Amino acid sequence: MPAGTGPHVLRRINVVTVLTALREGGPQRVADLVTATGLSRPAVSRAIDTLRAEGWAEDADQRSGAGGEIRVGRPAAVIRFRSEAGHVLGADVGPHKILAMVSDLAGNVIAERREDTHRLRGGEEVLRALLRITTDVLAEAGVPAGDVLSAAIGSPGLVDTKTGTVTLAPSIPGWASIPVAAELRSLLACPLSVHNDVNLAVLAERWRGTATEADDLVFVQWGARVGAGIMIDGRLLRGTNAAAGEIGFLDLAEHRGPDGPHIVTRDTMGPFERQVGASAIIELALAEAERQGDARLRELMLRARPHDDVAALFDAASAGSALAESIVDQIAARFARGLAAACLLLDPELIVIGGGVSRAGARLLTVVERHLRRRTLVRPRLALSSLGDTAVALGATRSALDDVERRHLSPDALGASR
Amino acid sequence: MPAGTGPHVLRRINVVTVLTALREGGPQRVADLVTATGLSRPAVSRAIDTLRAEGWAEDADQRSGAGGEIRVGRPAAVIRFRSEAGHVLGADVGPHKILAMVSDLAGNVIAERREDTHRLRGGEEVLRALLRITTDVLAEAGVPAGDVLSAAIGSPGLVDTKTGTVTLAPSIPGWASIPVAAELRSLLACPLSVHNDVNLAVLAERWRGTATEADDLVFVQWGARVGAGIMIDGRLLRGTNAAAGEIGFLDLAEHRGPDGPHIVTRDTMGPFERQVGASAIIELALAEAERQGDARLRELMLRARPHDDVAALFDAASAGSALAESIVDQIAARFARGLAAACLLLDPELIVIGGGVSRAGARLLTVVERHLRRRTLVRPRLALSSLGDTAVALGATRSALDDVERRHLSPDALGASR
DNA sequence: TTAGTTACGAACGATACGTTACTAAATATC
DNA sequence: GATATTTAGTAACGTATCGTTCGTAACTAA
Repeated sequence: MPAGTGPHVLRRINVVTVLTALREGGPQRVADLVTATGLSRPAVSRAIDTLRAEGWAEDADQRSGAGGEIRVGRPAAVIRFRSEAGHVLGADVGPHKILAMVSDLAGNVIAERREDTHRLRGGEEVLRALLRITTDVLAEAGVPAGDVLSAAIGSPGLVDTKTGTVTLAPSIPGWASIPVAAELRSLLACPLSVHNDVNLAVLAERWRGTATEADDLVFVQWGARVGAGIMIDGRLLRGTNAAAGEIGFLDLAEHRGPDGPHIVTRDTMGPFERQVGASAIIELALAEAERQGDARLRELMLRARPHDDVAALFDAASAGSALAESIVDQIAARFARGLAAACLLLDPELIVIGGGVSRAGARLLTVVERHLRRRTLVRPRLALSSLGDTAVALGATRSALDDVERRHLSPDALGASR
Repeated sequence: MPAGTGPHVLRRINVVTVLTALREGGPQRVADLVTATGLSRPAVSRAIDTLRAEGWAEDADQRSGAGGEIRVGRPAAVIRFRSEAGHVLGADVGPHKILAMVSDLAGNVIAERREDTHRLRGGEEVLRALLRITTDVLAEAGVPAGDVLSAAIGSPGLVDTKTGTVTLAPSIPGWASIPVAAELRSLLACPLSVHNDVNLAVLAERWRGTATEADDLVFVQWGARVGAGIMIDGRLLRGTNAAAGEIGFLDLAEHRGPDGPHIVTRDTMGPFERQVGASAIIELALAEAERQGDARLRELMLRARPHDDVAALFDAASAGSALAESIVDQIAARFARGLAAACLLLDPELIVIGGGVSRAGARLLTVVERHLRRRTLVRPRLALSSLGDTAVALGATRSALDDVERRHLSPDALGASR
């Protein structure tokens, strides 16, 4: 087996070129692939032979192709990427639910399973639930475990991507330090990676969300806690210690404890989260309602408090409560200060806001934008996440697909056997 | 000329492989290149022939090679990258000086010229000085203008990289909106780009400074104004509007004007700069000296004020003045808050501090680090810039070299003629 | 049934690589 | 001065790839 660079390398390059064109252009004729790749027809033909032999391509049904035009002459065979040649697993282990999905290589979700985690006690139970759901979703999809080419898991907290364990996850008691990757390897023989949930969400936003085409992108998770996923040049920014995007720990207001400034630690919530997180919003609204003697808003907020359900406040603002509106304005102003830091440092094209608070809707966006404008030199677009609570699982799927592309559909891998 | 992928592409790839090995490994024998590239000897020979014909390589003097061992048998011919095959120009148009340098393709600085800009009045004069210095430094290097393959200019302020004009440069009166690139094109027929000075400094730090090997890197310019250059994965983060790293506009203390929060604009200094910039340091020291009745420090600061020369304060602190020391501590605490924002968002491996204030030395670094520690989740290394005021020009050189590598020394370009 | 159109595949020449073997060159050692 | 040693260069051969060209297959329409 020659190690150097010979004609076979050329072959691989061209095979991948054809495969890429096939995957991006959908089912198409040989002639289409010829123009798409710039290769000659025999070269494309040979490449297709290879792809067929390795199971990546096959002839599609004649009529399914992009025909429809003048049907004269010998009908062209339509070649199709066999997206069912392999599958990936993407899962989201969150504070409220576990969501796992199986997708094919084109990213079509074949099956998904979801389970509330409220009554689960301890990380061991969460892990067992994850294993069970994984088995179930694979069965539902009809995919044997051996056909899974890659898997990715999203989890809140800090994640050691190398070992595949969660280092710290305050929102899921007992979840940290469980060897998730190792445990799942008993089910799946494929490569498996664990990632921070917000980082996966930003992948999903760019893949299937509001952010298609944006290369410089910040996704802000705004819920009980606040975190950001950052994408630069279409690549995820993880940071040296996998701790990039920890916007929740920004200290914008010079909080002071009894002895000097507040010390930031991982075990507690950060200063910024305490200012704009869901519970901070409720508490502010409650305090203001009491101060202003607004019994109705006070009642609403008391009812919302157990679940930190901020929707009630935004509904009140929409319904015309001037007090609620002013509270929303205050919150937006605080939030904008944190966003401004990200804008000044990163100058992103787009900021997508997700998480529980973002469900307040476009109204909140407008107010935040107004405050942001006076704090930054540039004006990035703002948008709400459109993916809901599937963002993390979708991002995990995308991450697994990326892994498959690197390992199976790249020049280094393809045709290496022959 | 076939557009597709054929054996000739293979050829180019291998020629570039050999060239890269030659450039990275220094002058070496053919046998060394064979092991370095994994190609066969005939293939390497052919590639060298091509490189020789195109002027990129030649035989070196026998003894200059990495010999020194047993000198038995036919002495090996040593092949050398002809770093003199082309040159690049890097220039820094700063508030105090213009510095231009000519380097060969290996990055060796052949000649440099520097000129104070204090007595220059208006952007037109600065431009004329730049053109003159450019001509001079080329003459001194003995490089005809036609041999310059690429040029890059660094300027403070905001730069439109596409058109090559400076949009805003408060520190050089009249400099903005002068079409620098267009004017220089009358001297140089090569591609020419204009960049923000701090962005170039971060390139230089990674190339020749303290930051070699660090892929995630922040360079903070701490002088009269404050800005940052950000490198992620070894690539410069410019931002969608070329406005990334504007750390000087961070508003950490909730400054309030008469009607609401301060509005950030490009024409003025940013909130963070006003807190920790050189003049803020002097003013703080002066106020404290008066408040505490320290006549000596007051005198020192009054003398330092015209040029915002902060060295005097740090000297006093080193000399044992408790008051000066406490002022340094206050400044470091403020500065650490801004750094913390960058750390939380980016999680860099290393932060390099440059600019006038950084000349205070390692002492300042230690204090900043102490304050930073309690504000971040991770602890990046801190370092002082070792490049002094040549950083921007060196970075411009590096940027021009990158351009040459892309345009002349890549598979797309090399051997395209034959 | 025939003509026209389109797609596919085989044959050919050009070019590249790797392997192998041989020659040429330059120096040290005897 | 002859020999051994080490390296570079070159030529021949086999293999593999590409692009070009041309013949054949398949299908529609008259």
